[in-house]
Amino acid sequence: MKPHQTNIYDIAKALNISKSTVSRALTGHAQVSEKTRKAVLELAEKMDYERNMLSINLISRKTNLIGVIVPEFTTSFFPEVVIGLQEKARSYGYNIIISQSDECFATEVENTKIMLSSQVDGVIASLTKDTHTFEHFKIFQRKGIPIVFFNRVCEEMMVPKVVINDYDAALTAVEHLITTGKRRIAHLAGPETLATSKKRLRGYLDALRKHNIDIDENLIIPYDLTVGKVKVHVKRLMKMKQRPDGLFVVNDPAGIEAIQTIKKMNLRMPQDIAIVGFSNDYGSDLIEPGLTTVAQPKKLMGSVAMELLYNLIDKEVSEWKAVTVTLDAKLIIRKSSSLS
Amino acid sequence: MKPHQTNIYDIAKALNISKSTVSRALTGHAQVSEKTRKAVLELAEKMDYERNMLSINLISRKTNLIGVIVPEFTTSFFPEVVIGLQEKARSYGYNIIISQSDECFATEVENTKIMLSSQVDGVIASLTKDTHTFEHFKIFQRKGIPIVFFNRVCEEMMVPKVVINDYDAALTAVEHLITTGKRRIAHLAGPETLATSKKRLRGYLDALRKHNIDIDENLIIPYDLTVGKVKVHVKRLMKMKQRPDGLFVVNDPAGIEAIQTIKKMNLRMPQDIAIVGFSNDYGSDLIEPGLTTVAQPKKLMGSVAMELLYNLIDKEVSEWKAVTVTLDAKLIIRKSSSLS
DNA sequence: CTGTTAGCGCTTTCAC
DNA sequence: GTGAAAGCGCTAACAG
Repeated sequence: MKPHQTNIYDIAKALNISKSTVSRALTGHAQVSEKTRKAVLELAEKMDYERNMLSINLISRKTNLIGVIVPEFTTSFFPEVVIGLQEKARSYGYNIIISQSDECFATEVENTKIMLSSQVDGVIASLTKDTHTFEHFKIFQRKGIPIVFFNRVCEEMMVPKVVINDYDAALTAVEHLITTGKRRIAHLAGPETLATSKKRLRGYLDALRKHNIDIDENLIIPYDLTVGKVKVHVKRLMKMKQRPDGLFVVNDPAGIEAIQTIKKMNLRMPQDIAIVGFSNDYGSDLIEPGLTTVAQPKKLMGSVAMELLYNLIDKEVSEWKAVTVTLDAKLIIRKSSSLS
Repeated sequence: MKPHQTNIYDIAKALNISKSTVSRALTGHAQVSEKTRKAVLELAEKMDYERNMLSINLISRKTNLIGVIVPEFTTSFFPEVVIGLQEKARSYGYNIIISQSDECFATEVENTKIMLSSQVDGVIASLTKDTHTFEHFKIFQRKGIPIVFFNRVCEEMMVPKVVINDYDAALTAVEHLITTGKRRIAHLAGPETLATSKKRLRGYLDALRKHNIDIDENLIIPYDLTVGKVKVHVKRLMKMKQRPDGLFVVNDPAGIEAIQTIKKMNLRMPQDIAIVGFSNDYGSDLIEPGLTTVAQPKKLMGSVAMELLYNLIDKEVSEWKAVTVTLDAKLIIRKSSSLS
């Protein structure tokens, strides 16, 4: 039970002045006598006075709070984006309130409700793999609360987005495998609900087509991002009569798991099978062989998202523009795909 | 610029009733006619009405918000603790607002101010390595806002804390090295500002004493947690005339870096030098050789901290008890210290 | 330079 | 069962 917290009225009483004057002194208003100001400031300090932002926000209809909704916190991707996000937010004078949805749609919906009732001034979000409807996000638009998506974006909403060039990066990654002589290239494909997954799949397909390699549906494995299942998928792949000689995996945690599985099977990388992951997560350069992967500018992604959001706050809804910023990802070649 | 948000008065006007009635209908008060309630609920839905928690919190002097202050987000330790924290908080009906101090004292102080003015109902914190005064935390106590520390705790404050048995774990870790025949064991020691570092150092020293091994001050290297500096420290150690045959490192990121450095020097682990880290971070089992380390129950640490905090909220300050919960850490032996 | 008044959106007596 | 009024802590006209 919080005891009574000092408020401006307490200070006013003690000093025998009105609370307006106290308020003015505290907020640094010009027209306050030096004497009064000093007295107020001193007493405030002594009484541990701290402004109650609830009332101020209530008046100003502004909280300087940005809601951040991420699907998970277990890979290094989202924490790193958050670092960039928070840094930029701080520079704008905004604080962030983070919630992670644990890849669960219902939790995501609940989190948006909380953001809404907390009166956030804006929202930055990345979808869970299960998100299939977007009513809970559209409500922000209707209420004139700006929203920006990053990485896992909502395709059907006209709002600013920050993504990386998943398609190009995937195409480059698979071409890299082809260049090293691989011809039977498998793909662990992410959930179809995620645009990133779909784009990476398209990049994979187009790389094969471009090099006149037949597409074998059996080599495209749907993977729901549950790391534990990678082992089974990889083993099955490697036990095919015509086993693949290359494997493009939708993200790094899975890539790392794949490497471990293949090592246990006593197959050589990249000779027997070459692996390419996606995201350059922490760990991809620790494992042996190092995982060839696609590096994403994570912190930058966060700060760009915050920038886009900032440009919408305080603007009329009619002026909002739905830009999509595409950041460049870069292939990092390591031993899992290349001997040299 | 947020446009007008629907409030209870809008609903009242539209229905030609008073806002008190709307409030009662919305909050599920008993004495409202079924007819009115239904009308209110329906209109609220249609008008995208969302309760403004600012005003409610202002009245109730309660926000259901827990402030979480962590020093960093770059290792996997804190994000994992946060997962446990948030899970438990949610089960209690609390939301969390996270801020990371980036290992910077000034940022930490600033963050506490934000928590204070955001009227959080409680605080869960872990100190930066630079935190040397605690006035910014003591103010919460004075204001009757409960605070719980975890991992990097404030020794001089009488508040609940969640720690792991750093001393025992360190002692066990170093004894493990001794058992495998190592006698010149070096230690990369964390900042003295952190109790965890000090306890791990004491564990290291006592393990040596216990086994009658002379303590060589030259083998105790002060390390400020800047990963980039590990390489230099390790190289210097390994170039001593009498080089160490064991190395106990204060945390895993440094342990991983040490392994990489030693590999580049073409020395064998554990034969030439055995390494033990601390924390079982992501990556410690990916690197080769795997890093022997001390596993901490991270998620549990978060949920216990939240539990302790919850037990203080709504209690009179006089009833607060300053328990310290010590969780058990466990040595995980991998190839960096053991051949078998 | 300072006090008075109204009001942010909501809940909660107290009447009727 | 419903309305009127007060008030949470603060700021911002408007007077004086």
